[in-house]
Amino acid sequence: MPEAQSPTRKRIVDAATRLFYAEGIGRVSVDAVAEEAGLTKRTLYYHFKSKDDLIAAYLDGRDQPNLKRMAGWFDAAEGGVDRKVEAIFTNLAKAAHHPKWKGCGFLRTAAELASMPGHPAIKVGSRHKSNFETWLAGELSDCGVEEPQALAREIVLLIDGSFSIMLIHRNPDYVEAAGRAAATLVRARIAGDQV
Amino acid sequence: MPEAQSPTRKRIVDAATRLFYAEGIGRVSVDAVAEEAGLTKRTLYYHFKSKDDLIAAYLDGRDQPNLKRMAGWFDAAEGGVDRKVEAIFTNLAKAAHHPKWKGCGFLRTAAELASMPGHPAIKVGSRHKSNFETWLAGELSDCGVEEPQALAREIVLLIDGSFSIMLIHRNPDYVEAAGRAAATLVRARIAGDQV
DNA sequence: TTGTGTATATTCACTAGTCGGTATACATAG
DNA sequence: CTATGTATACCGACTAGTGAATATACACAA
Repeated sequence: MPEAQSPTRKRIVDAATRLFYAEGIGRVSVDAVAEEAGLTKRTLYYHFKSKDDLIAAYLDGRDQPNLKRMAGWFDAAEGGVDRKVEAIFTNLAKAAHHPKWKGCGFLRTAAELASMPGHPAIKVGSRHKSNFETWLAGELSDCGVEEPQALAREIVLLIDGSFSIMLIHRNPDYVEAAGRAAATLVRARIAGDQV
Repeated sequence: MPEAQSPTRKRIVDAATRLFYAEGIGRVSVDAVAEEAGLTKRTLYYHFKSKDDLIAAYLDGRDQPNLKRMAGWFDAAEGGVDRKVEAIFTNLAKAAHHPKWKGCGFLRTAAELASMPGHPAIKVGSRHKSNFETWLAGELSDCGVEEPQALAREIVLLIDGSFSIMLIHRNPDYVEAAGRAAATLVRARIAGDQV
């Protein structure tokens, strides 16, 4: 029974994170993860009962960092709530320029596992996306926006649309366009227009 | 040199389409495609020079059918252009209920190939998504919408966001929400509001 | 202090099977 | 007799996962 907080386990998850995000879960072997972590495959299987479990652990480790990153962008932005929402997209577009950027690990993993809807990693991804949506709705509510839940959901759709389209076109203009659309939707809820 | 219109080739692409869409390109072997097509792997490699080529052919074969399907939904919808746009989403939500529905093959393939941005299949996907965006912009323009290109792009983002989120949450409510957001964006361009 | 038992943690070597791709041969049709 | 298409059989590399042995650390008894 391995410890849940073992430093070895952390090394394995870190190695898996680097490789799975860079190459995709299907293109990375358990052998490759073990080598990247600097230990043998047998040790890896001592800490994780299967590759599927390792994949879930990889995503679980990305939940809070990703959330904090988005929240940081939102908090740091100047101006009204529409500008704060737009800031998420402009920062996303900036991040997408990095050569190591490969989209959203949660969405890519869900795409790879589309034929296994009950996979533990997809449940982790679902929880992460819900966490983000809930956090955003809370922020929007604090800013006095009407129907914050509905608006948060629409913004989430634009963010995840940006992630997906970027993998096809590799053109950050789409992320900027999504940011403008999001700002439009925010203003529609501030003005109290027709929904 | 195999013929481009060979019925054998078509049988192979049809088999690949069924398997690649159902399981994902990485989880389907060339052997499996050959068996599904009812011929040997050697014959498959007579018609396609590599698995990568076969993947590109699979997506290429989906370009026009997918386009026509979306256009059919748009054309058949009653009401103003906002209702026609929303109809794409409501039909999408309906389609997503089918047990064989596994999201957008183009996006899922791009996600699987995120580490190979120049892959021929991604180019095919990029062209398909551009074709759709161009068609939609034309329809919006015909309906007298302002800035049809910008609006088409925003709607594309919501559609692809719906595809992606559905693979995580398996909840069609997100598609309906995207449809309402799209209709809001359309009306903002009809009224001539702030962009 | 020394010896022994036990749980945790790690390694080497291996299995049984799959992967994309190919060498060779054999049809059949122009 | 050449071009097109198909089949059998095979290749070396890689796949997820495992069996058996062992290293390490700490508890407790003599």
